[in-house]
Amino acid sequence: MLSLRQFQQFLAVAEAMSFRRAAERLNMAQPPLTAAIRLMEEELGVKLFERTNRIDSLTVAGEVLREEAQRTIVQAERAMALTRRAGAGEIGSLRIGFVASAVRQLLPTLIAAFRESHPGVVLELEEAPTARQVAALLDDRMDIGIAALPLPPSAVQRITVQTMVRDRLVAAIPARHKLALAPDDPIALAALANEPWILFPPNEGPGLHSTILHSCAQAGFTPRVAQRAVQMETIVGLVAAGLGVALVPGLFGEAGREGVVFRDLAGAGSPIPYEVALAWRTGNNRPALEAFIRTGHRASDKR
Amino acid sequence: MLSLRQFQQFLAVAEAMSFRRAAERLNMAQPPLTAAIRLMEEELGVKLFERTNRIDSLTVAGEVLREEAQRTIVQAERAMALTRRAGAGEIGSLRIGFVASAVRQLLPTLIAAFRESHPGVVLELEEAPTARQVAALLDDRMDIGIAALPLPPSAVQRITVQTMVRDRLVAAIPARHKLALAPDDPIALAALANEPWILFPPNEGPGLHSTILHSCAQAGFTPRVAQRAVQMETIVGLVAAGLGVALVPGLFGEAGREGVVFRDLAGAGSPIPYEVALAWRTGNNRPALEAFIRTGHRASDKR
DNA sequence: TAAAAATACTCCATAGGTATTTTAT
DNA sequence: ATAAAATACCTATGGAGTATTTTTA
Repeated sequence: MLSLRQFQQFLAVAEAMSFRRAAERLNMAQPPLTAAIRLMEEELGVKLFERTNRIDSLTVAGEVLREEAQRTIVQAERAMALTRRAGAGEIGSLRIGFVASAVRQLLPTLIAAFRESHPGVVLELEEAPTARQVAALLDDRMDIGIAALPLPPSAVQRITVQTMVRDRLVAAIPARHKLALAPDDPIALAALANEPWILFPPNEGPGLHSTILHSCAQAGFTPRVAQRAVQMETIVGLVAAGLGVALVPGLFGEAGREGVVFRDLAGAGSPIPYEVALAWRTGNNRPALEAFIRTGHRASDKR
Repeated sequence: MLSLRQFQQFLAVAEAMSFRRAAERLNMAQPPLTAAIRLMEEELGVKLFERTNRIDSLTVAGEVLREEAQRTIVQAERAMALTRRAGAGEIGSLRIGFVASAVRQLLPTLIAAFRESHPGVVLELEEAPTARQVAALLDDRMDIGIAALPLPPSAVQRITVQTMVRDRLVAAIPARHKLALAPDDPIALAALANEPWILFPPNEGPGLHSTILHSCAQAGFTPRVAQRAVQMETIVGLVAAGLGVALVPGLFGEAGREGVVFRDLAGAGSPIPYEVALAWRTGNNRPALEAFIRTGHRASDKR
């Protein structure tokens, strides 16, 4: 098999139509270039140049090789360039999971920043609660999650996290409810003890779920769950409809919502932190993943 | 610059997923092979394999290189083979891609006409769906495609087309299905609304795929895709097996097929055109290509 | 006769080999 | 305990250099 070097040498000679000038361009001496071409002609069993004293012209076979050698070099360079870019995370794909509460602010910010620096990476986005993200990360059906902390203890060893948003939970109360009268004052968690609660099922966010129960216990009660719902939007909607009270991330409260009053928590069991973090399988070193994490770093430094 | 030998060595390792076995296949010892791969990784600045004690898997960059290295080797071998042939009196070559639906009629007609006028040109034929043809045309791995229109908008600027066949899609229905009772009458597209569909993946023929979805929307429904398949033959086979209905080019219907009934489409959203065209990279002026296009012109004038 | 290519040799860089150690299963 | 990859060291092929001759415009 000919070598890429030989292809390049041949192209240089065919270009310059002179061994001497081609050798100059290749930064080598003329005799070994002559020898290299002679070797090519022997290996191919074909004359490439019509020569007299100097090069007269390309043979027909030479014309063909000129075209094909050029393509070969281009393809080899493409192979190297694409491999390097893949290694730098510039091309490829990334499967991203995210909790609903990230959809307004964090997710678009991250996506925009990442697209800017890595336009060649295809992003596959999927909304999923924390528990499903963890499962997907562990069996490599997802590269990175935007999840609510804390993660379930069983996952902590195998998942690495990087906190992006530190928020706290606030009480969501129907606007017509008596507890909604002083919307700007904090409310004691214990004041919600006898209200019907709207809560997500434990398996949808095990860590946060047990954090909430724990805080309520500190405030001296166990919440009475009147209704279960998964999506934050749904939960707030149910609060607006007057079905009960709920705890939601503070960012949700800031957005405001017809029919719902949001009050900060105070007293025993408060504050209840709500953190959203990037999460990935420990040891997963896909280049595009690492680039995304770096983007996350920069984004969280900036704020 | 990497050498072809290194590309081959990498491919052998990626194939065998073992340095030892790859070394055997390459007729060399394992340590120098390990060294050669390490050198590649250094030169590219990229990890190609995830290793433990043995090779664990290809990295993302490794996957990319596997594809591109293969293409590089193929192109290098082509270069040598074509040069040898040219030396032996062959004139030129043409790399032709074609969609499956061209295989019965259009392709043989074109080939025969072209061979008659250009017996010395070596034709390399490869069946490929439209999307792959476009990609191959753009990176000069193919000279001419016989593809299904429309091309994806991203390609329209850089690919020139010349329509050869204007056909329309017909419904393919399992022979035992109740909709197969009146095989000679047209059927409303809307009648297929509740059937399971067999469709090719969007990325295999983006233009035609979106045309189909658009027509279904006009007929007032979104097809429920029960099964994805790429080749037309496969799709018709699945229809024969009763897995669902499909739309196929009318020419396929004329050929007939055990277990399948073909019915023309009528009503809203119909007819759905199916055009097959020659396609080549705009500005590619290889002599053999231009000759082939002229042959195509004559063939389409004649009909 | 003057240029460019070909021939004759010398050298060394590196691809590949052998022997051995390390490591993960 | 075993088998595979990594490390260390050695060898030699062949790609490239220098000096020189041959060739024909």
